[in-house]
Amino acid sequence: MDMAKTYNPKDFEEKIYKDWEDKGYFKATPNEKKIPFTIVIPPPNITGQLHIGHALDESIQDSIIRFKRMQGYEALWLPGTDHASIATEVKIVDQLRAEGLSKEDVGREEFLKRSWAWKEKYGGRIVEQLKRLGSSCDWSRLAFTMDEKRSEAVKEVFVNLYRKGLIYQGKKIINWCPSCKTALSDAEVEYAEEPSNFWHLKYFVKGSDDYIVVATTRPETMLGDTAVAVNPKDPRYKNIVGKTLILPILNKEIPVVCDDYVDMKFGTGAVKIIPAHDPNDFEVGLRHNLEVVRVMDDGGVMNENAGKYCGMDRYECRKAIVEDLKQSGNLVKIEPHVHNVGHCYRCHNTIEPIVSKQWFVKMETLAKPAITAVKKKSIKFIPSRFSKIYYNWMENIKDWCISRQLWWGHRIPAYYCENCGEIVVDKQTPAVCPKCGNGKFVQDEDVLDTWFSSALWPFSTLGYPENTEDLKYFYPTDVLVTGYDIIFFWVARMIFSGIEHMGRIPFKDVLIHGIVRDSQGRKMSKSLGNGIDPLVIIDEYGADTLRYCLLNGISAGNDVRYSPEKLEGCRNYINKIWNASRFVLMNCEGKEIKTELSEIKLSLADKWIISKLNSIVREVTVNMEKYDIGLACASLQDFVWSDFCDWYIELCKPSLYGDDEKKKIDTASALCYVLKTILKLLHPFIPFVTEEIYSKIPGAEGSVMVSEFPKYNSRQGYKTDRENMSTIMEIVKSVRNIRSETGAAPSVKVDLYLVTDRRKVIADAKTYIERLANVNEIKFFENKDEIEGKTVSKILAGVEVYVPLGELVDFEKEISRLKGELENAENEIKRAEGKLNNQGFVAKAPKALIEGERAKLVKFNEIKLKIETAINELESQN
RNA sequence: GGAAGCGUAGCUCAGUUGGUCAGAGCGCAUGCUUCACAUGCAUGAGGUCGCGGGUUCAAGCCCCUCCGUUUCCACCA
Repeated sequence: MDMAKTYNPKDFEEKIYKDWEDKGYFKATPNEKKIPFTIVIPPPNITGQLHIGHALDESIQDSIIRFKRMQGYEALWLPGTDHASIATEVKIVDQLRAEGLSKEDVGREEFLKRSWAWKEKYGGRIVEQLKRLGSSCDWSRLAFTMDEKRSEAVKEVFVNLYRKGLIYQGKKIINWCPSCKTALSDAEVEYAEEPSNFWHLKYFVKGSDDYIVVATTRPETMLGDTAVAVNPKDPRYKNIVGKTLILPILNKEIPVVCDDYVDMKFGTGAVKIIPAHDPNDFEVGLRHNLEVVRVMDDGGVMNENAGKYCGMDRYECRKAIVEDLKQSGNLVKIEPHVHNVGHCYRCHNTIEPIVSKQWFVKMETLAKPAITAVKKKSIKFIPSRFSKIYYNWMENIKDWCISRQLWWGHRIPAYYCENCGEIVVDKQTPAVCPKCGNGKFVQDEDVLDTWFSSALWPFSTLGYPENTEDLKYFYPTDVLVTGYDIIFFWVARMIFSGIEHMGRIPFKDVLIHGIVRDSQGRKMSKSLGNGIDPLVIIDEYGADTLRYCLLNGISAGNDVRYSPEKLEGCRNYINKIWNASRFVLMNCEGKEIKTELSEIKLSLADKWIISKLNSIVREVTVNMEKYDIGLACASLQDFVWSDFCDWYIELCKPSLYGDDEKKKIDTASALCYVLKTILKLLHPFIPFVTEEIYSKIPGAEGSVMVSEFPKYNSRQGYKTDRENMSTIMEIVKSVRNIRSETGAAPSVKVDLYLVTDRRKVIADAKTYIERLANVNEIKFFENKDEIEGKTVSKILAGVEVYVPLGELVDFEKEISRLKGELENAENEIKRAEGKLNNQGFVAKAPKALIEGERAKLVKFNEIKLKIETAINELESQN
C-alpha cells in the first residue's frame, strides 16, 4: 500500500487514461448479445479550444456512457469535430491579412490548402483536450464533418433533397453579413436592442406642396425606396393614395401604395418601402410589383444606385444623407428610438437584409413529421419544457437558406452548363449536359451552411449512405446531450434530417443542460474576462475535481454556477474519498481479505452500512436512468461522507484496533467490500481517482471502468439492524451534544447511565458507543431514581441518557434546556393531536399515515412524561 | 407582442406522484494537535418556502392575481 497523504491527481490521471486507451476499453462494436447504447458527441469546432461549456457537456456525456457501459450495454460514445465553416474561414482570412493578403489574392485552391493545413495543425487540439477530461470516446471512430465519408453523406442528402424538390434556388431576401460577406440563415442572426434614432423624412407629392412624412431607422436606405406604403383604412392618407412622390436627393418618382402590413399607430403611419433591403418591404414589393433596387454591395458599401454616395460605407452614408436631407429641408425631426438590430452570430457585425440568389431547403414537409415525433414522444426533451420552444420554432419555420458565400465548407454539388446554363445537381461533375449535350460545367461557387453537415451527424458518423452494420446496430442513438443554445441550429435539424433520410428518429432523448456562469451568475465572456480555462483547472485540481464540480447538483435545463469555493469543496470531497480509501487499504495490509460478502461474519455496523449502501445503489441507478446526474452525485456524496466516513469507518475502529484477529479480518473485508462498491458508484463521475484506488484494492481484479455496476439487492434490507444502529447513533449524538453544551472536554472519558428496555441491543453495541462518544463505562438502570450524583440528561424514544458530570452540571441551565425540549415534545403532540382530531384527516388520509401520527403521539407523550419527571427531580434537588 | 424559467437559511442551490419535507454545501459560532484526512472531526445558531387569494382532511409542491428577476422567440418601418 502506497498512497500519498493527500489526493494528487497528477500522479495518475495521464497514466490511467493511456492505460484505458491501450486496453481498448473505449471501443464499441456491434454485438448481438448486448444492447447498444449510443451517444454522438456534439462535434466541437476545430477552431475551438476546450472551454468550460464543453467541459460540462462532455462530463455529462461521459458519466452517462460510463454508467451504461458498466451496466452491460455496448456503449458507444462517438467523437468527432466540426469544420465550422465561417469560424474557420475567419481564422484563415485573419492569417492572410497578417501577411498582407486577401482571400482573393491567393485564390480558392490555395485558400483551401491553407485551411486544411490549419485543420491538421489545430483540429486535433480539442481532441487532446477532451482526453484530458477523461472522455471515454471510441477514438477509432473519430469523425470530421468534412472528411471523405461525411462529405459523401452531405452530397447524397443534397442530391436527394434536390430531386425530391425540397432544395431549390431562389432570389429572396436573406440575412447578409457584410463583414463575413456571406448569407446567413435566420437562426444565425442574433438580435440586440440598440439606442438609435427615428429620422422623420418629408417626401413631396409630385408637382405639389403636399407631402407625406415617413419615419425610418436606416435613412441611408431611402436611396433604394421604390414606394411609400400606407394602411388602406388610414383616413389621414386617403387623398394621397395612388399619387406619385418624389424621392428626395435622387428625385426619383415613386408611388404611394396601400398595404395592410402598415400599422397606423406606429410612427407616422406611412412607411418607406425598400424591397431590396428589408424582409417586410420585400413582401410588400412582391404584392405591388415594385422595383427592387439594391443600394449596397456585399461589403456594406453603397453601390452605383446610391448616386453620389456610391463608395461610401453604410454608416458614413447615413451621416451624409441626414446632413443633406437637413439642408434640403426634407428632414422633419430626429426622435430617439431604441431598436432591435440583427447581428452576425460569428462576427457580431450588424447584418443587412439583402435580396440575393441563394439555395434553400423547403421546410414545410420536413418540419411536419419532426413535430409529430416529439408530440408522440418518440423523442423526449428533458426537461420537457424545451419541446415547447422546439414546437414554436418548427411550427413557424421559414425555408432554410443553406448557401454560404465562403470557400471552407462542402461545396454545393450543383453544376452549370457552360454552354446553355442548365443546372445539374449530382454527386459528381456530370459528363454531358442533358439539355444541350455540351460537356463543360462549372460547379456552384458556394458552400453549404456548416449546420447542413452537422444535421446528418447521428447517421453520417455511423456509415450513411451505406447501410453499414454500425448503422443498423447503433442507430438510432439513445441520448443527445447539449445546451439549449443550439436547439434550433442543430437539434431540430438533426431530427428532421434523421426522419427524412433514415426514415427514423436520430435519438430518443434530448438532454438539455444550461450554461456555466460565474460566481455572480454572469455569463462567462471574453469582454468581462470572467471566463475560466478548464485546462488550467485540470492542471491544478485534476480532471475529476473539475468534472465533479460541474456535475454535482446540476439539474437538466438549468444553468450551473462556477466558483473557486465550489471547486475547492469538490477537491476536498475527493481528498476525503482518497483518505478514507487510504485508511481502508492500510487496514487490509497483511490480511487475507475475503472478497465474497457471504464469507464475512457481518457486524451490526456492517449490516447497517450495507443496507444503506444498497439503498444508495438503487437511488443512484434510478437517478442516472433519468439522467438526473446532479441528484445521483449529491445523494452519493452524502452517503460517502457522512455514513461511510463519519460513521462507518469510526464504527469499524474498535474491532480494527482490537485483539480479535478474526474480527479484524472480517471488518477489513467488509470495509473493502463497501469501498469497492462505492468506487463503482462513483466511477462514472470521477473516473480517474476511482480507477487509481480500485487498482489497489485486494481482490478487485481488472479495471473499475469495465466492472459491473452495483445492482440493488432486495435481501440487504436489514431492517432491524438498521433500526438498532440508529438507536446507537442517537445515543452517541446525545452524549456528544451533552458534552458540547456543558463544556465537558471531548478528550475526557465519561460514564454513561442508561434507563432503557433495550439493554441487549445496546450492550451488544457498547464498543461503538464507547469509541464514538468516548465513554468509559455504560451502566444500565431500572429507573432514574437509582442514579446518584449530578447528571445531564437527554430523553430519547425508548432510551433515557444520563451523563454524570459532577460539578460541571449547572442545574439552572439543565432545567431550561429540558424545558426547551419539553416544549418541543408538546408541540409535536399538539400537531399530531390536531391531525388526529380532524375528522377529514382520519376519514381520508391513507392508513399508514394515520398510524404514523398515532405512533408519533405515543412516542412524544412518553418523552414528555419523562422530561417532566426529570425536571421535577432537578427542581427538588436544587 | 408571444412564451418559458426562477424567487426556499447570510450565500449557492436540492426538494420526485400534494402527506417523516423544511434539507445540503459554503459561510458563521464554539470546542478539538484522538494513530485516514485541519483539503479534517464534533456540536450549534439561522427560514412567514416572494406577496395575497383559492382547491384539499393536508400545499415550497396544484390553480389564480400581483411583485421582483432571468431567458427565448417574433419584430413596426
